[in-house]
Amino acid sequence: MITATQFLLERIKKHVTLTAAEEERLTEVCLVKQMKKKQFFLQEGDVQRYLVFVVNGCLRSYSVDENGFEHILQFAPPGWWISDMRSMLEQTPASLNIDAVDESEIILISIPDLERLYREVASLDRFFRILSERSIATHQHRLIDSLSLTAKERYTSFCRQYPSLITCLPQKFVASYIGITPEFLSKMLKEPIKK
Amino acid sequence: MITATQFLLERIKKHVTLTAAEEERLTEVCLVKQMKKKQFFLQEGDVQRYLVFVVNGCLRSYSVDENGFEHILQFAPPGWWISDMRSMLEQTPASLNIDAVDESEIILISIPDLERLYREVASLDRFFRILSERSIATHQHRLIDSLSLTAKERYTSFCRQYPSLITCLPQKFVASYIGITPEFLSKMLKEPIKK
DNA sequence: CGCGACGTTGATTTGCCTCAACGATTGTGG
DNA sequence: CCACAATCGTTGAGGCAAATCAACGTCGCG
Repeated sequence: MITATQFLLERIKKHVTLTAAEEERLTEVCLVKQMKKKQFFLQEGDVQRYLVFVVNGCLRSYSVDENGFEHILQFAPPGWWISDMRSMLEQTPASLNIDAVDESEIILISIPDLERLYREVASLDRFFRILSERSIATHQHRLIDSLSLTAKERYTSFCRQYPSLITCLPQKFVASYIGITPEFLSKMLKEPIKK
Repeated sequence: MITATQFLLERIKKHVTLTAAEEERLTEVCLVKQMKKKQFFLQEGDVQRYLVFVVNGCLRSYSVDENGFEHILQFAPPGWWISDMRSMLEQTPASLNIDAVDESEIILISIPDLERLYREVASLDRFFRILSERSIATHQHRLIDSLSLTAKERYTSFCRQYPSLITCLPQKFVASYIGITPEFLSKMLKEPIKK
């Protein structure tokens, strides 16, 4: 049984090395928080004042369009980070919402703490560089998918990329993520399997 | 009249500080290259062995689907970086193509040089962290746009974000970037201006 | 000049959406 | 523990945004 913060440290130490003192500094600024299903972490218009790491459960980020429809940008299962990056970097009102898909446990690091940490622990610059670069690679592929694939292909691609998520997400969340209506996804799934 | 490398250094020093020795190290590994219009920097299947910074002109990255249609992921005017991030990070065959939209001047840094630099110049971890985080913010908004906006709205959004590009790009490139056919963009632009 | 790339226009098709109705499941308060 | 409401997935009829396909004019360039 490991603690939330230990889980976070393990994740970081997969990519960079930390001294005991650095681990200590990091641990000090971590806030562990329990989230109930559907509980908001961030609402459109708020400023994102904390960086979020998911320990257990699952969060999602999404925007709501002028007609009230949700469009899911990201799911964050355990080990993932999630944010409205623009709001976090510029400390401006968010255009995204972030809430818990399931009961979840998360770690928060406040932005001022994070900035202090960057000064004290150089490895963190490196860690978040690596993390961000990987995130860009993921975003690039998602964008290419959305430009070049049909709805059915995007569904297949989603299942391939996130096999563990399909089982635990309501179907309408998947529809929202791949950019179609729940009705259309339902119809797609009824169809005979074609090569 | 400043050199290509000076332009790059200026860009970096907007976000981090560099010692004279560090500037020198960086300058040493920079390769300046001229690109003719339509010349490839990277083709699908190749491995991206250099990081690219655009000094003059404009590059683009795009994928080609099974029907031979191009889907443009990014334009890179002066001051921008461009890459197939997955290919660059994992040194695996690229799924994207990168070529010059116009005659261009670019700076290359080989991946082994870059990794050496990260060890020698800690500020570069920080610089590319900041750069990558901003890139994520941009990608997030692009994705939200593609999920929630109509073709017309995506066009408007593109014009707002890249006013300088609309004038110098062929219309079909813009269509490809926003995810519609050239024919449909042409029809959209003929329409009477509506509220 | 003549060829190829680009933008335009029209006719037709289609992938996906909209709206509405309905059953099954969940969860919630009495 | 049941009753009711809310949420979710399903199904069908009809509609629309955008794609497809084809033809044509224009321009820049070798």
